[in-house]
Parts: sequence; structure tokens; C-alpha cells
Amino acid sequence: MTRDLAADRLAKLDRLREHGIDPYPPRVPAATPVTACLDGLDARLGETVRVAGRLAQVRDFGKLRFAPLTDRSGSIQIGFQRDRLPEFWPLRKAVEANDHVVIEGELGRTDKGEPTIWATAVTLASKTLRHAPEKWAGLQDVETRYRQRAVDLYANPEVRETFRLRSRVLRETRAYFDGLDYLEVETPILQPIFGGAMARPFKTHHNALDMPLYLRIAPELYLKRLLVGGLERVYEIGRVFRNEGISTRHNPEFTMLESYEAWADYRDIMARVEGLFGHLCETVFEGRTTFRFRGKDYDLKPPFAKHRYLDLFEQANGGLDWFDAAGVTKRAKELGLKTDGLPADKIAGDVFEATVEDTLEGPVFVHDYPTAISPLSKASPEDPRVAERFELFVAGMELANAFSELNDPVDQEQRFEAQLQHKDDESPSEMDSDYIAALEHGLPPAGGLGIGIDRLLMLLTGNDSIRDIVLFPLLRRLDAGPGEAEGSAQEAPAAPDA
RNA sequence: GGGGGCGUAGCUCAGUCGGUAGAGCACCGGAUUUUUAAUCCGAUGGUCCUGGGUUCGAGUCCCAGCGCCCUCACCA
Repeated sequence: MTRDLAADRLAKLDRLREHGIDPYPPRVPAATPVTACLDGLDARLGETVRVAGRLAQVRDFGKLRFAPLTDRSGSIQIGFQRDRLPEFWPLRKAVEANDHVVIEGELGRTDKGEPTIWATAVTLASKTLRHAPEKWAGLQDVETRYRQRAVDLYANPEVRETFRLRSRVLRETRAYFDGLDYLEVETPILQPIFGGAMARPFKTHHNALDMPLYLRIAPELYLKRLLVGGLERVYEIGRVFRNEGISTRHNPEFTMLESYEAWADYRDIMARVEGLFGHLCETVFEGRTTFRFRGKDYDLKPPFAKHRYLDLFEQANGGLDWFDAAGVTKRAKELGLKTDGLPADKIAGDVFEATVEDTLEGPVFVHDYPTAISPLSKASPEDPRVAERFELFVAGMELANAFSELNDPVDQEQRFEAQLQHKDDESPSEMDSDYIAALEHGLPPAGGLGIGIDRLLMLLTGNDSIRDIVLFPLLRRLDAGPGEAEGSAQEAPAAPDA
């Protein structure tokens, strides 16, 4: 039999209980953050403090032991001396690495100068039954890291730091828009008709209404309704869901920022994007504008370069005209792209992606996209073949997508109709006439923006995989799950009431 | 879905040509009152991912499956 490591710790639980110690007390004495203890330490030597956190590697010297204690703010060394802890001493081995404790003690330093709290009282706050991963290498196995993120987080401080950074980026993104008098709003995640992007949705069902629903692939069409309603500046940061492949850049649920601003056009939105990046660099990164990603440095200092979509297309394809359907199809075949049954504008868009996007190191705004592949954008008055739309690329990644919003209800309805022509499972199955009706009530001229927060964070934190900046990325379950039971949503048992 | 790689102790990893399953850390016992990945002595710990096959003999070779990673495809 395998020696059960947890059994050693269960035995300690019993020992503690025999001594009248609750290994899981309902409450413990209040404590101060570790860093607050370290603040101005040398003027406070001998002061009594109380800290709470998780213990790590115990170094035992017989009548003296040391162990670092970590809380959310940082780490400090705890010194346990036999002569100061007569009651605790016989039980010292039952309180060990990985346990949560509350330590009361005196601030001090060791002979080597290490800041140390010399414990005078030890309270076990929560007994841990499992061992920490290897203390030096941490937890390396990527699958275990994703499946057991809790362990990954406490074993790998840099992972904690990544998610703190994520939080700060979200906070400062909100601060940026709040500072521009935007209103943060929440729109439906469950939608009767999905739209605002091209993607396969997750489908579900509402029992009481006996109605199919989709998890949103984008919040766009709801946010623009708010502009019709007079909320002239709105943004939403929230999860969207796309039932598609999983990769280092794709998780089925991911976080999208969308903002809409009345009385603005796509040029104004470009300035907003630059402003946001500048704000993030200034506030979250203390003025740093250079970020290393996949082995290269990217300078996010505004202003960003601007290139016309059609110019980039021609440069990358030997002067080929994007609107030359025959020539584009020929080119697509040369590139090994699928062309059968696809409309010419789709093929041309694919050629652009294949020949241009990966080469866009950026940051660069690609602007004036063909109207045919921009169904929600306003066409350019100078050349209706192109739309007032731009995307921001960095490291070949599309980080932002923005345009002057199409607010002509008749035009919008015609474009929806056109979409419904070549039907596939990514296209809405029906006209969103409710949205058209909202447009008929009058959408003021407006500029809108979408930013993939996860990809932005990959860039800002230097993580190659979206799984490293999403706390709980989707993985296949290890046991044999319920499988592909169609309509399982209806049959799923109700959760017991809390 | 295609291609490639990986899966060995709780963790990090070795494992040669097919010949008794290894190390470090953790854990357990002992020593140690100033360590910083403490040190020293001793001990314990294995479904080698799963299931078949080849073989006298498989962690190793073959087949199938599962999971993960990379990559291509897909992907606003």
C-alpha cells in the first residue's frame, strides 16, 4: 500500500484534539498584514504584533525553529523558541508547513538580521491535510496547475501576482471609462437571439418560458439600445461565450470590454484606445510602456501607427485588388485556403488574415475595413465600399475592434438580411427585428469599441497562453461525464436550496 | 479534426541496449538555540496513465484508449 501522506496529518489532528485544540476553530484573533509589521521595523523592535497566514518550510534547531509565514501582503519569518512557548512546545510538530496559523509575538531580528516575529502565542487556524508542492521548483505540471488552481496559486507566487495584475488592469480600465463619464452597465448574458459577432453560440433552454436561449457571443446589440435610450456613454466588462475551439488564445468563455459613445466616430474611438493604453501603462505599470511577449518587446506608448486595410492587403498580395473576386479566389487557392461555397468577401477576408495579420507586430491600427465584412459599421461617405472601422493589432493578435456604429435602420436590416442568406451555424437564425426597432427609434451617431481583455492581459503580463491569465480555464473532465445528452439542460436536476 | 510531444514516489525529475524501480525535496524517527532551498544520521514511500500484444523477461518495443502540452485547421 502507498503510504498515505494525509494519514500522517490526520494523526496530528487527533493529537491536537486530544489536547483540546480545535484544528478548525470558528474564529481566531484578529491580525494585521505582514507588511504592516515590517513597516519601520527597526524603530519597533520588541513591539507585540499578531499576524495570520500560511506557514512554509520549518527549519528545526531543537529548542528553536524558524518558518516563514505568508499572507496576502507578503511574508515574514516566525521564530519559535521553546522557552517562550512552554505550552505549545510539545505540540510543535503538529503545527507544520502548509498550516494556517495566527501568531502573536514580538518584532525582532535574528543574528543575521532577518526580520522575525518571536512567537509568544500560536493559534492553529486551519489544519492542512496535504503537503505543499516542491518548495523550490513549485508546482510545474501544467495540467495540475490548471486543474488545481488553488495549489498553483499558493505554491507559485508569480501566479498570484499575475492575477493581482489582472485585477488592477480591470480596475484601471473601469477608472478610465468612469473618468470619461461613461456608465458601467450589465446587459443580458442569456439572449433569445445571439448577435454582435460571428461565432457559434452555446445554446440552452428556459423551462418556465419553454424558450431556447443562447449565451451571449457579444453584448453589442444591447449596449447600443442603451444609446438609443439616452445613456450616451456606456461600457460593460463581462464574460462572453463562444462554442469554438480551445487554444492558447481561445477559451470558450472570455472577458470582453465593450464601450459605446454617442456623438463620437471611429477616429474618436482610436483616441480612446490610445488613452486607455496610456492610462494602464501609467497607473498599473508606473509609466512602463514596453512589454515582452513571446520573445519580443512591444512599445505600447501612444500614438500608434495607422495603416489602411486595403493598402496592407495590396502590399501583401502583389497589388491584388481586394474587390477582384476572381483574383482573390485564385490567391486564396494558392495559399491553400478554403474557397468552396464561400462568398467572395469572406474569401478576401481570409486572405487578409492569412497574409497580413500574423505580420502585424504593432501596435498598429488597421483601419477602413471593407464594408462587406463589417455588418455593424457605418460605411465611409468617401468610399462606401469601406467602413469606418479599425482593429488594433499587437504581436499578430487582434486586441481591439471598433467602428462608427451603423445607425441607419433600413441599411442595418438589409445587412442582416444579407447575412441570413448564406446560412451557417455561426449566423443568427433569424432577424433581430427588436434591435432594428430600437434603431428606428434613433441611435445617435456613435463610436463603439470591443477589447479582448484576456489577450490584452497576455500581452501585459507576458503569458503565452490564455490559460495562464484565466483562473479556471476549461478542461475536459477526467471522469466519464454525462456525455452528449441532448436537451440535458431540461433534465438536469434542480440544485438543492442553499 | 490532422501532425508532433509528454504521462515514472506527494512535488521536481533521472531511468543507458529490453534484465531486481532511482535521486533531490516533502513526509516519518533521531541530533541541533540563529536558519534563509538549514545541516547531519536513519527509515518509509511506486496502478511506471489505462488496457491489450510481442518476449524467458516490458517503465523501455508494438497496438488501442484516456488526459495534457505544442502546432495546423477552425475561430470577428
